[in-house]
Amino acid sequence: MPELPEVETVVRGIRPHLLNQRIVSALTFSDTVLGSSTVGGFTTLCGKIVQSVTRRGKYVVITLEDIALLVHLRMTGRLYVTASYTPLEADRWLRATITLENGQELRFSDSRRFGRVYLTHDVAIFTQHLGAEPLEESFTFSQFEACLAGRHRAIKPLLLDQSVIAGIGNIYADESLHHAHIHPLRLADSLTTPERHALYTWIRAVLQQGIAEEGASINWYRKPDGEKGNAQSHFYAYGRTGQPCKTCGTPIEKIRVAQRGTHYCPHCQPHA
DNA sequence: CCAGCCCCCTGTCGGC
DNA sequence: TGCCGACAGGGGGCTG
Repeated sequence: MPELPEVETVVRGIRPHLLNQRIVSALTFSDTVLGSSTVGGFTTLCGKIVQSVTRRGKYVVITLEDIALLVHLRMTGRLYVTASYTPLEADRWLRATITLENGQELRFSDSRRFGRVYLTHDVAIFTQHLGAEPLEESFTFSQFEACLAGRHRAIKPLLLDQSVIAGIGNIYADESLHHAHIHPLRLADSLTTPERHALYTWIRAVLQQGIAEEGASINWYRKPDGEKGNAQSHFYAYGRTGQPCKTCGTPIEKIRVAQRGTHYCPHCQPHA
């Protein structure tokens, strides 16, 4: 559920609380929360100062002096900052906590336990399996075309493949395909130039609007301040099964594509 | 290379 | 009302 816009909103929300702060304590409350490629123990973070808080794909990247903490929220993960005197029992899904010198704490909560925290000495190597950042200036139309070229594969699973483009999940894949009028099962290498251009434009547009609306709160996602995002109020396809297409009135249909619920308009997105 | 399936895990919801 | 199965979907792993 947390995709690029949600993760970006989390990063912007926690960044001002963390920058230049020294970590005085770091604890995990579950032996599965630490990712497998993690180096050293979580307490390695103690004494280090936060230098930057950024995002790469769906990862939150917190860089310290000689180590970085990466967090993947997966489905139900949440990151928020609270006073360290807030009882740990106040959060029944608390998985990890990092105490700062100023008495604030960064807490990681995750009801479904899919989320992970990772420590690495080299963020570039850790994230080398990730594809392009779709909102970067360097992600040009020709680079997008290169992502599709020769890929004899349905377009939606390709958009969900983090090694091709990093940050798109089920929601924004359905939304961008709907706006671009492309059926989710169309083969990537069969898209016409106008279709490729529309998809490129709409991927960036729906992600940017998602950030502007501070993410989509379908069920679990909350901003670090606990409030809901508003991106869901602008959806044309995702979660609108049976409701009229906002463009043509045809009921939105739901199918399964690559084991994912997939929403589309059979009139606006014909399967050529 | 790619599709399909399983697994991880738990809260929520619809049907009976 | 209460129980049960289906569903939600990001990512890794495996098979064919």
